[in-house]
Amino acid sequence: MPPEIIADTVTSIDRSALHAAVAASLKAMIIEGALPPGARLNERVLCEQLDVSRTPLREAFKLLAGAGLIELQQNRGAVVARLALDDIEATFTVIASLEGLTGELATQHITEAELSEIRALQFEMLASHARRDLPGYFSANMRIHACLSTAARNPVLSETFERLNTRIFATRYRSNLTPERWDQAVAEHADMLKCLEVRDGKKLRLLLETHLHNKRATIMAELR
Amino acid sequence: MPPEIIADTVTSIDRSALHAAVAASLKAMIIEGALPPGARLNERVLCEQLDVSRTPLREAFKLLAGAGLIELQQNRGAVVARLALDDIEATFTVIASLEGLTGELATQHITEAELSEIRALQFEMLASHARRDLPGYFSANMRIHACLSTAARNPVLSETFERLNTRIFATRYRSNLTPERWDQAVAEHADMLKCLEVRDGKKLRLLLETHLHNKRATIMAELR
DNA sequence: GAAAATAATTTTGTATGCAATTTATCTGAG
DNA sequence: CTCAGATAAATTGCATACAAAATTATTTTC
Repeated sequence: MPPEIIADTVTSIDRSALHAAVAASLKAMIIEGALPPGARLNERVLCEQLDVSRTPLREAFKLLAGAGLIELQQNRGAVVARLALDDIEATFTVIASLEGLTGELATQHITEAELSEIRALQFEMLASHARRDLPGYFSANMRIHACLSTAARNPVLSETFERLNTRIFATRYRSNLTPERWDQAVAEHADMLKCLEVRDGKKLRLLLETHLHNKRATIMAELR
Repeated sequence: MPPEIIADTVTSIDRSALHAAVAASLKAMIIEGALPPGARLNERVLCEQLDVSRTPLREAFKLLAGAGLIELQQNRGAVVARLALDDIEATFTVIASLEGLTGELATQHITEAELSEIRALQFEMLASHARRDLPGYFSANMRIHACLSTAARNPVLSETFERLNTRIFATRYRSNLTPERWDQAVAEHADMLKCLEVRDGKKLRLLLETHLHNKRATIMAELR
């Protein structure tokens, strides 16, 4: 096997769908903060880094622009989307509503198996909380949402949520929590699970909306 | 002036932002039904029709794919997004929630001037209803939503709504209405305006959600 | 020395060519 | 006649080349 093949499998990316692979790479870089908001995306530099020509790179730019992750500027290239504080607040407002809807729909369609999985994740979350393990807590949180999203049986809702959540990912899952706010959030989660168990959709929706509004207030306070 | 210049100005499109112009053209064609759901987008054919090379056309494809209007298939080109009945129903469910949120937020921020404009549009709508002018009715309807959307002061919400509404545009605004359902819809609009005037956000949200759920039921019945 | 004008460089945007994959057509065995 | 396999055509994907615009560097002028 020639060396360049080995190198290629290491740097990965399937050469038969470069634009998609490049888009995925860029998305990861943006989410992880390697490409911070406002960063200019120089084609030549990124071409060298990712080892692709400009054509698939530019196509990837368009994919990300359509998804709202970057902004295209006429004859001036692309920059990572830069969210103003107001935009972040507005995004949380919409996400709160979508989460509420997700919860309400989930109570209507969730199976016992799915409910059990959420119970398990809830315990994982409690464990992370007890250990003051914030990343673990957020991870369990996200997986609980994923379960709810599946149980809601509405792919459009899931997709819409995903789109908005991606944009504020760094803000949402890299924020700090005061011990009080964290305790409160965990308590809110316990209430939510109860609502799910008794299939009280309206109340779960309200709880989730309130939960997210609290999260929004916490984050906005931190950012200001 | 050589003839080809004349022809170029007629078919228009600013040569300095071809990918965006092409994306706009394709979007219009999709919304207007010239490119129906499921239609394959042949690059060579579209290049000739739009008089551009493949590079900006393919970049436009990616923009539309990111927006969810078309689907890209590995080595098999692109097709206009094909919504299954379930997807349409799911989309209406999300739109209902977003409309509800829009109404609730609008009651909090709307100015007297904006309220007056909505009153005027409401009368336009009544006029179209009296004349049995369905396109006029839908047009007034859309403009009322646009006003509400502005009044809600949440660009992320507006954008999210726009994105989903574009996808089901043809379905939503080319549906028939029974006289009874039409009368009912007009009555519902009267109630909504009242809620706006007295700034009853919770009730407006409920009304809008119910209104859209009725619309969903009407359309799904028609499609089945 | 600072501001304006001009030139050089860089960067972006589009067109075209080639390779790879898919699709359509043809051929022959059963 | 049908269908599997082979071959040809068409289509897609990527790389490169050229053109236009923007940015930077340099020179000129006051």
